[in-house]
Amino acid sequence: MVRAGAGERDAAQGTAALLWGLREPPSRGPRPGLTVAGIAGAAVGIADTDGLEALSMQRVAAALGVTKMALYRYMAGKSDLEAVMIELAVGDPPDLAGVRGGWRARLEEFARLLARAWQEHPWLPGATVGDRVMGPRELGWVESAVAALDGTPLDGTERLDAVFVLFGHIRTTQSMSTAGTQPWTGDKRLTPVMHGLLAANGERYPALHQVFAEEGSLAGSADNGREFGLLRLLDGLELLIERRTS
Amino acid sequence: MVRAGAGERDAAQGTAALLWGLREPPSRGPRPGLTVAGIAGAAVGIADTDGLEALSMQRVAAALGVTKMALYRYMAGKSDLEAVMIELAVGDPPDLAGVRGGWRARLEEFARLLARAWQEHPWLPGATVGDRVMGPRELGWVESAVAALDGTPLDGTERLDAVFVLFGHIRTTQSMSTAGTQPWTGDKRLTPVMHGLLAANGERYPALHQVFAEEGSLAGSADNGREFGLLRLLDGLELLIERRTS
DNA sequence: TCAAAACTGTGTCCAAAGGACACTGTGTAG
DNA sequence: CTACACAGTGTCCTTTGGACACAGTTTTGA
Repeated sequence: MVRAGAGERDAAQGTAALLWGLREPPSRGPRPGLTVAGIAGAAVGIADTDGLEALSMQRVAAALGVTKMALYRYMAGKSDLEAVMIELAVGDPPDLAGVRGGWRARLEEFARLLARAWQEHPWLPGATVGDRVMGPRELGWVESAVAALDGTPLDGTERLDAVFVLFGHIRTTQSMSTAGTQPWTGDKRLTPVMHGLLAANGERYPALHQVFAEEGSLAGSADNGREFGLLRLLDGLELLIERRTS
Repeated sequence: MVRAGAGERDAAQGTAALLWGLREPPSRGPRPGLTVAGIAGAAVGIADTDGLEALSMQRVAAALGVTKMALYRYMAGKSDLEAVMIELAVGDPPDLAGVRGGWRARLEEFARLLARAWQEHPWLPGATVGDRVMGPRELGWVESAVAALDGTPLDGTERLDAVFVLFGHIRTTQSMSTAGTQPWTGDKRLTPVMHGLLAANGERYPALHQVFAEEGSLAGSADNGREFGLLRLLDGLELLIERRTS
């Protein structure tokens, strides 16, 4: 459970210092053989290959030719490791200033860029949830999306809400189409097991049964509705903005 | 990592049998002292109180006054436990046949009911992601949402996409407002740590800085944009349906 | 009636996980 | 040149999910 105690606060401060480069380098002692970025890189490589749940201090240390405990000289624990991994993996935030076509074109471009960035790291959508300290680059992505709404009649709350909803939408559809497959839609569409269950209980789920009978158990788009939902969301935003303008 | 091997398939079959009540009761041997439902209930209680990450076989067994290994007589492992927990916690799917006002009113009601059901089990949004075998009740929720779109000119793919996007939206906004707090919005709005970082780097994030300055660092709605996003989504769907109709 | 078979719950054991802590070696500051 | 600060290693502990053998219990078939 995520509590908000004093210990959590201190841990967050440490993570923030790590992510934002606020730690002064040591003057005395042996040369560090590793760097935080190097550790993060090795960890990202493991997560990209074998998934986030295959990530352990041991494996990262082994990949770097070092003992597990050596990593604790660079970060306080595994949550810090995940934080620097995210910060490394998200990449540089996009500059949408050159995108022509107003807020809608900017936001659409943003969504596609975000999806593409996350596609290279299938574990990323699942890792960027919950209580977290964001690094400068990840915050840059948020800034980029909020800035895309410059010039619209939306107030601050609405802009943040819109951006948050957009993030959530990309995250959800992305995490489904890569790492885990959604049980009732997705790349493989319906899981064989679920398909059998639905076929055996068709009368109990008439609407679903009809939908899947309609297209030979291949219903649901390949991208888990990412494009569909994105267009609906932007349409809805456009409607609000138009109402607000007139 | 989620693989789709033969072992996974068998495991899914076992989970399906567990969830759909397809196991024949044993004839010989001692009376079982527990039930799957009872185990699930104890586990749900623990997760509700201390969160899903505090859940372990040991704790569930202890809550039932039994050894950890006894649970393995009723389910194959922890993933099975989570499956029956979900099936228990989602509750009975709603019947929206009595809702007047067409698809939009039905879907809106559905979204609120889903949010309310998930609110009672903060771990639920985070648990219902990824590759999974759904139980009869959880599938009933999907059926309910798909059926809400009966009568619209949307085809099967679009209906599934719409429902999936809606599920994702509720899940995302819900998981943020309960268990983990979003770092840049949410109930407590900006985390103190993030707030300090943003204040110290305002020139680097002008759009965000302006948004938070606008309302005294209390930007972002209390429900993480759930209502906002829901209305935008429904507006977008309505637009599509209107275009399709005319 | 009685033994074999099937089943429940317990106790023991294991590997892997995150992390604490003491220790050895190394480099710089006074 | 000495003392301190730091890097990396090795050892230890707790908790986790799970395998497996065992003892006790109930039903089935001979």
